[in-house]
Amino acid sequence: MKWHDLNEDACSIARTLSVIGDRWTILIIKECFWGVSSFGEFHCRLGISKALLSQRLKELVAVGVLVREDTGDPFARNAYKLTRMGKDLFPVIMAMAQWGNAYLNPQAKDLVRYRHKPCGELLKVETTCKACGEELRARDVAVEPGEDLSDEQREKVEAAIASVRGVKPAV
Amino acid sequence: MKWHDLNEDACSIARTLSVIGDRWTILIIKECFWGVSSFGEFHCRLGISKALLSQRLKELVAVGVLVREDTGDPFARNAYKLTRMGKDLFPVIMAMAQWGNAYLNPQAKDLVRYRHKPCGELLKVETTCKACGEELRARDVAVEPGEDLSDEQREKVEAAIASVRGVKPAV
DNA sequence: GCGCCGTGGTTCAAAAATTGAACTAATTGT
DNA sequence: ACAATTAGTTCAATTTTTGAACCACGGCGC
Repeated sequence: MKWHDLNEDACSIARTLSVIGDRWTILIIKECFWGVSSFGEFHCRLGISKALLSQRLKELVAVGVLVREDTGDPFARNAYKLTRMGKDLFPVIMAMAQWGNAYLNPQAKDLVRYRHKPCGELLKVETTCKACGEELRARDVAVEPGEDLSDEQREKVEAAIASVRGVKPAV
Repeated sequence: MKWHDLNEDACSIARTLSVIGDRWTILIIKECFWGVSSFGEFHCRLGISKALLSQRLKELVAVGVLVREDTGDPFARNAYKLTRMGKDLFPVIMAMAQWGNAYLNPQAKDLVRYRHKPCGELLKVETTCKACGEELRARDVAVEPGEDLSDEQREKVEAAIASVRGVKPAV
């Protein structure tokens, strides 16, 4: 399968990964959240090659996650800024941060901590259902086809949902 | 930079990506959540090459996201199942699903929908601060060094947090 | 026992992605 | 004019990924 075919996949997770699913993109976007915006800063903070950084920034601008602004400043000529679309990736990134701190913390203590400024507490991220407010658990979520699908679409989606061999929920 | 150096990065997001940051891993884990567990099913549902699938599954087992169980069933000999560590990636995955449905939906209608079974509503994922319950926004989160760091660690973390040129919050 | 089929891989050459160093372009300060 | 700085581009070398072919093992019919 070619990678960019994923953006036509029935699964919105696969479509998301067609945009942010490579090894560097999330790291670039993370730096944007901490305020980095210039080509040189991305390059030296991440250690990504310039060729690939250039390509990734172009892709992110093309898809609408970033915009490139020409500042007057000669020491930071261009600024790549998050759009609304880009900012809405924050939950994805903080969910990753939470998981990394919980499971990949070799020192058993946080090197970096996140503080929630409005309440002043160290941040613990919780993912909930907006309708009922309950914490989200995998076993509580059912996947179903959307409405008004063409026969072809519905077939594709059904195939994506139900596994061949009568799969049972994993969780 | 070598990719797996990221697992020693000060940033927990980078460490997370050292485990799940390649093009296929999240897709494999997503299939696990929908109940897929056998090598053959992963292979045909994702279209990933067998060589890489084999390698990824091994890595995920090694790091503790999956366990490999030997079932008796001759038609699905091995079962790769999510551990607690793996199940805790659910918020990451659903945050991606939410974003993909919001921004990468070419038909302007959902092909796949998620329903929250306890309340019966279509799922809208919300990411909140566990302490105060407020919805999480990037501008409300401050990054700071952890406690009891060695000088070396603190230096590394400070460097990771503050950009050289007096960066201002992006959001 | 012996061959056949299915699952779950491994191997390996070809193709694609990524790196890293060198080079270019534009702009500013001296 | 010239050096310095940002923001790239180019291209050969390296690494990763693919895809097809092949192998190993267990169960089943015979």
